[in-house]
Amino acid sequence: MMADTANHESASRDRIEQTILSAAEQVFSQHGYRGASLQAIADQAGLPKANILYYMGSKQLLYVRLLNRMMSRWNAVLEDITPESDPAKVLSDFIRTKMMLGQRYPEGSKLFAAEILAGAPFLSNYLSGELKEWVASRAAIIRQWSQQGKMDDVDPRWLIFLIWSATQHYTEYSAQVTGILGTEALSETDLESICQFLEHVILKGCGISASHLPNSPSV
Amino acid sequence: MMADTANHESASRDRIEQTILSAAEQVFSQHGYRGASLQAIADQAGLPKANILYYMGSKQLLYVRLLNRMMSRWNAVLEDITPESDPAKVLSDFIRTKMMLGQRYPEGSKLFAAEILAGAPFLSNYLSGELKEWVASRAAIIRQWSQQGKMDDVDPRWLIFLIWSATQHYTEYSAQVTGILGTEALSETDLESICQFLEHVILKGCGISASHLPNSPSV
DNA sequence: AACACTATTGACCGATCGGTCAGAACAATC
DNA sequence: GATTGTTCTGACCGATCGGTCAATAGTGTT
Repeated sequence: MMADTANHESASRDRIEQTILSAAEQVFSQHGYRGASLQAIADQAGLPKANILYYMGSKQLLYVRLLNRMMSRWNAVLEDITPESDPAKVLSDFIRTKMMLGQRYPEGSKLFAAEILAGAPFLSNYLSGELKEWVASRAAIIRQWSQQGKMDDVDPRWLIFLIWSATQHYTEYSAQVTGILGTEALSETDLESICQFLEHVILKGCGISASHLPNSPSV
Repeated sequence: MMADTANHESASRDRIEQTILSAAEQVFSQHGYRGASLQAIADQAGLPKANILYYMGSKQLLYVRLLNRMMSRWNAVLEDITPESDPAKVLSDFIRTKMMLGQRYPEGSKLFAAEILAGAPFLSNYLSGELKEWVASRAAIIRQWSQQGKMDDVDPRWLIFLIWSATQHYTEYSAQVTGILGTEALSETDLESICQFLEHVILKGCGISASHLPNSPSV
């Protein structure tokens, strides 16, 4: 045994697991749970199939582990939002954070999308539990903003869905977007252009005047 | 043989084919091309597996036939749009038409989404050909609207993607939406509410003054 | 060197995959 | 009723599926 007494994970084991998770994320995100095969994941990871099962136990365990990993990345989004917050800043941050997450973890985002398309067999509890509460609490705050006259009286749930869909589109439909634009991938310039477009349309569309505050180094 | 001389399709044959196509659309839309099995399609259709292949030839032929059928339904969208058109009316129609298509053909929409997620192996030609031209021509007209001062100077491509994503979200992520809302399915009231929200935000966000024309009794 | 434990993997399992095929069942024409 | 062509389907094929296992190789401790 190696000296890693506190944790049961050795450095080498951890490295291999990351290799497998990364390979599995690619395959699952393209073909969904059923469409992905352990052999394809093994090939992608450059390991024999039996080795995948040795480290991950089963196809299902590997899959839910990927889902959990992806969802933990979203926890920070819209975390500190209060009725006193500036809607312009919060929504603008929301848009940029979501867009960044999609660009940073494209396979994870697609994995999530495929899971939802399949009817969310592994995530139904999460959707109708944690995430539902998350949306409800944020919606309540946004509703207060409307009552305070900070923005138009729009349904906050539709607003949240709008931002989700608009930002996710560019990662999950990347094949469509790049096919139509005729480029291999979105450039940094494109991404910034898209962010500004979304900020412009959504903020203005919700009747939120652009924040005049000196955009202090937020965060 | 029946009397259907002009066409090689008998009424009975056509009925069975529709049954199969409908069953296949459900299975493919949930699990993607690889994840769907002919046995599952056969069970869904209530027919023996060999019968599916008798009518459809192969899994791949069945799949591309479904893709083509779905895409033909989109042909009417934004068909007659000119530089003289009223942006408010055109975009409003666009939103409602897209939303209606998603509601009318939810499985077909999900099928398309799964195909894109997989990297569009069967649709890359369509995306970088037909659809690319479609977007380019519409974008050119929208750009003219901006130059005429009818609306803000936004990138028309991002606008088109925004409307696509926002409307498709409610069909392709229906599992997420209903899970969060806590309902079984979206009601007519919800749908109308969403349409109005999208019209409000997108038109206003693009600086399009609401059409004062007598809003003829659509719907 | 002996021992204990982990890591690795080829071989194999029953089940299911997409697809073929021969022949039964059916229908229409003469 | 015999003939012809279409429809239908159980049985079967090789390949691949997720998963098991025993044998082997490697590593750390004593």
